[in-house]
Formats: sequence, C-alpha cells, structure tokens
Amino acid sequence: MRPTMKDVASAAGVALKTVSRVVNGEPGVNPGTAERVREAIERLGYSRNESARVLRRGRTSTVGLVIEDVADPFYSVLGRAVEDVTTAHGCLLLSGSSGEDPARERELIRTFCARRVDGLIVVPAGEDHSFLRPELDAGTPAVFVDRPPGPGLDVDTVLCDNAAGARLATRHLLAHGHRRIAFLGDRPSIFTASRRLHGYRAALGRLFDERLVAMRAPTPEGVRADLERMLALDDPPTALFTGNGRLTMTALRALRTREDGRRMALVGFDDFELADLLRPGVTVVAQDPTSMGGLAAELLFRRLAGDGGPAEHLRLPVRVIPRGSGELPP
Amino acid sequence: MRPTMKDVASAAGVALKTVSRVVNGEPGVNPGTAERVREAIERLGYSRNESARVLRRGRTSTVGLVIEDVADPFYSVLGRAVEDVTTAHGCLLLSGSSGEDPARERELIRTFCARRVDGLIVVPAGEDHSFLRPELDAGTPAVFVDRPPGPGLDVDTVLCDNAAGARLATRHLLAHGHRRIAFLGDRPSIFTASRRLHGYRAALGRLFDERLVAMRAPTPEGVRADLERMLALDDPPTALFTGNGRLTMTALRALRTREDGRRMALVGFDDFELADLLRPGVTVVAQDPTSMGGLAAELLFRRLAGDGGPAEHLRLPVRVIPRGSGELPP
DNA sequence: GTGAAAGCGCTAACAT
DNA sequence: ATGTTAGCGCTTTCAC
Repeated sequence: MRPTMKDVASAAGVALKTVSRVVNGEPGVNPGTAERVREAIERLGYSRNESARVLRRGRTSTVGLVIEDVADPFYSVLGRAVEDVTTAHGCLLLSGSSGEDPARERELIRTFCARRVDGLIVVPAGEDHSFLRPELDAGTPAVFVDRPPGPGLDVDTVLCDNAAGARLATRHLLAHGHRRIAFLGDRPSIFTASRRLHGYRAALGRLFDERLVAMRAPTPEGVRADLERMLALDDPPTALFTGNGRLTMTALRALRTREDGRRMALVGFDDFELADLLRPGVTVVAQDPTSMGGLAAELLFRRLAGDGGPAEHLRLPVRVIPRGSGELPP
Repeated sequence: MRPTMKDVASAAGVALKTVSRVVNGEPGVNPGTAERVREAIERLGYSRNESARVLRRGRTSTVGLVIEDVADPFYSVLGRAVEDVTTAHGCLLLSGSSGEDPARERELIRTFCARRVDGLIVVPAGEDHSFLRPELDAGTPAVFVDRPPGPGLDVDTVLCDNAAGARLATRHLLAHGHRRIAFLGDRPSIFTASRRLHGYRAALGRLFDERLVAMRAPTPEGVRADLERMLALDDPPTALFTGNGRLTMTALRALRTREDGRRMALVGFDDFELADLLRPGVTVVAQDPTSMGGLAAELLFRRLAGDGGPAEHLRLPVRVIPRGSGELPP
C-alpha cells in the first residue's frame, strides 16, 4: 500500500541503503544522487515507517504522561509544559487521563510501556506502583509529579510544599482575626489532600476542631451538605480553606446561595482563571503547574541522557496571592 | 535487555509461536502449556513489543489529534472527549498543540503519520492542507473539527454554527435595546472568527459600523487599546460581543478598570468556567466541546470500520445562556 | 495442539 | 560514494 524505502530505491535506481542515507541526512551521498532520491520520495509520497525504525533502533523517542484528567485546568497546563520540553528534545508526548482510577492508571502505564516509551511522567492515582519495577529495571526512567509513588519505589519526584502551603493559608486567615476556620479537602487517600490537612491542622494548633473538617470528592451536593452542616453549628466557621481549585469553585457556588455564606472569608489552594475577577477576588495559595511539568520533563531527559545519580526530590514553593476573600474580617 | 517472546519460549520450553498464541489469547493451546507460558511471562516480566507487532500487522491502533493548545479550556475538553471515545475503541490517542502555527501543525501531522496513526482528528491552524493528500490516499482518514480544511480536501467535518451563534448573540443585545454593539474577534484569518464576524454583521444590518469592530490575537494590551479607542468615540458602544472565550475573559479584565466599562452589556462566544459566578453573570453563546470531540471521534471510527460514504459535514447547534451581562440596558 | 520459516520496513555493520 | 547482509520482535502461513 504505502511506498517503502525499497520502492523509493528502485524508483530512483539506487540501493535501499542510499535512500536510508538521504532520509536520515547521513553524509556520504553524491548531491546528484541525493536529488534523484528526494525527487522519487516526493513523487511517491514516501514517509518513513517509524515502527520499523523503532524496532531496529530500540528507541521510540516518545515520553508517556499520565495525569488525572487532560481537561483539568491544573493538569492540562502541567501537560502542556511537559509537551513543550518533550518537543524541544525531538520527542513525541503520549498522554492519557487516569481519572483518579488506579486500574486505569496501571492500564495506561502498561500501554505506554508496551509502546516502549523512553520514559514516564506520572501523576499517580494509585497507592501501589510495584508494577513499575520491571519497567524501571529495564531502563525506563519515571518521574512522579504532584504526588509521590507508593512505597518501595525510589524515583525522581517533583512535588509542591503542600503542608507549608496549607499552613500559609491557615495563618493568613488567623492573621485576619479568624478563629473558626473550616477545611474542605479532597479524599484523604489523595496525597496532596492529606498533606494539606496536616498543614492546616499544624497551623491551627489547639484551635483545631474536627467538626470543621470535611474531606471528600468535590461534588456540588457533597460540598453543599458539608457547608450546611458546619454553618448550622452553634459556633459556625467564619472562614474557609479549600483544598484544591475544583473544591474552591464548588464551594464558591454553594456559598453564594446563602446570605451567611457570602461574608465567609475564603482561601483556596491552587490559583485559577478569573479568581481575580470575582467579587471579592479569591485569595489563593498558588502553585506553578508550568514549572512543575517543565521541571519533571527536564529531570526525565537528564535521566535519558544518562544521569544515573540518586533519585532527586524537588519541592516547589507556593505563595499566597491576596485578592480580597482571604482578608475579610470574621 | 528486555525479554522477548523468544526468551519466554525457551524459559517455558515451548516454541515462540505458542507464546504468541497465549499472549494474544488465540485458541488451540493446551491449558497446561498456557499456564506454563503465563508463569514464564510473569517471572521474566515480559511485555509484548508493540512496535514489532505494528510492523507486522500494519495497524497501530492509535489516533492522532492536533489542537491549538492542550491547555486551552475549550480544546482540552474537546480532547478529553476524543480520548474517551478512542479508549473505548481500544486505541491510544496521540495529541499535540499546534499553537495556531501552520508549520507546527504540519510537523505534528507528519509525525503522527510517520507513526502510522490509523486516523487523524484536526483542529486546523493553516489554510492549506494539500500535504494531507498522500495520507488520505494511503487510507488514513481525517476528520476536521471546529474549522474546515483548506480548499480541495473533501473530508468529514464537525463544526458549530458560528454565523448563527453570532446572529443570536447580536440579536440578543439588540432585543435588549442596544444599537451600538461592538465586536471583538480573533484574527480574521481564523475561520471561526470570520464566520462570527459575518453573523454579527448580518444581524446588525445597517446598524453596522466598522469602527466598532476589532479583530486580533487576544492579548490584554491589544484588547485594552481596542476598547479604549471605541469608548472614546462620540457615539461609543453600549454593548460588546466577544468572539471567543479567551477574548471574553480578556475583555472583562480590561473593562473592569474603567467605570464606563462596568455598565457595558456583554455577550461572549463560548461558555467558560465561573461565567455564572461573576457579577453580573456573563451571558454567552455556548457550544459543546464534548459533543464536538465525541462526534468527531465517532465519525473517525466509523471510517476506520470501513464506511466509505461521501464526506459528512456535521453542524452543531449553539445556544444562548442568559446570565445578566447580556441583559443590561444601554 | 504445536512448531518452523518467512518477512513486515528499517538501520547497523561490513563490504566494495 | 554506494551496495550487501543480517536481524530488530513480532505475526502469518503452512507443516507436522
């Protein structure tokens, strides 16, 4: 069906190897011959079969990226950063959504490895990554981003300082006079969620009250129910710390419909588009998904270039961006 | 390095072909033999080399997706829909960002074709896609989404009704009493931008005033300058129609800093997260990127299943979502 | 039920 | 400067 090097060779009246040389820009081909070959390539509409090349050479020049959801604003920006670095290194990025499902995560990684990606970048969903052992041993490096791998896997990681970020957020609210500060986090099984809970709790000290903590998947109904419950307490919260961007937006919607909700101070983990345009602007603890993805990719390419040093563990800083909602008085 | 079928075969004491049968779930293998093979596979950490399989079989079970930016909220949602359909069909999705650059678009498509994707889904950046001819002739189907291909290529397309959407938006503002309605669009070379301009102009009829039209890349500075210019007119606009989600957000930021801007009515093309939480809520003409991506992918898989009918041209409806900003009086 | 041999399209190593 | 040969890991075909 599609023309092969052999077809191009006979069309140009040369040996297959000469075509290979021209296609790959190898030296040692007479300019005239090269021209004839190029003309035949053009005429036949030839394009090199990458599968055959990969089979022979052993390197695919691809990188696999597993994230929670390619459509999530945080992870898609992280993914774009990985794509840019990957492209700059002449590689192709394969990416897929795990949807927080460990089985899907494993299946994606399996698929990537069967396609022999040169390396993996993973935002893990599962708690156990021992299935990666054979791949790592076979020489496929992996970098974990945003969350660490399950126990027993000593690979490079790029995380943000979750606990410090949560402490900053909570202290910010404390500094503005709040004493009853609620925390809305994602499921505690998610690494970032439990680290952020930890930071929140550490900053509160003896002000901590477990009735002001709710951790679950960010559904509108669930968040609404949690807030209703807390606001019905004798001593209701005057401020709220939300554990990720999705929860912040969900909470904003839920609070808007209650008049006592509108006056509630709010600090969210993760920045998001339009946070500055809301009234009041939403104060956040911001991470930088672009740096995160970019650094993870650079780390991976350093491994691919042969760096065999001990596993690196990058911890990226976070910063508070005050915009109004976090500075409301109790 | 990595174990091959040959290694598994000798470890299990069978012929290579028997391993192949077990790996592929082909019938005609003694259960006991199959068990021995599976055990050897497990022990050696074998995983099938997909490149070799592809080379032999001729099908990669991959689909290539080219979009403007994998981190753009609109296109990333579209991409996720494509991914879901692709996964459901047992295929892997390769996706890449063209960044509105025709050269990068072409390079991405070339890369995908060299990797012999079974089919392509493209949100085109360029105006000429004749380079796709050989691929189509070689039997690689393509579906164009959001924008049609350049002339001479009769492939399946999934577009939204851009002109109708722009007419709806403009009429909505007219119905609320506006007579001076400005249009902020992306570069006119972009298909959707020019179609939306067309619909806007058609709805305005003799109310059209070219001084109220500005088309350019959605940069904060550019949008700000355009708005300043229009608001300085003797007969300034009382309403604004923005041609895509990015422009809507950029315009909202620019308007917020002017007191005469806050009272300006606004309808935006494309819905976006938090449009409902802004004050006033942002009235939009919404398309459905999930349907768009899903339908495009379904169309592609119908082609891959052998449907050789004439090119289909789907046109998706749009709808107005009133939220406040489009209902402000002049 | 099992296996041997050929070959997919390419590159690496070695001639000429 | 050009060509020949072997073989990457798998599936296909055909033989046992």
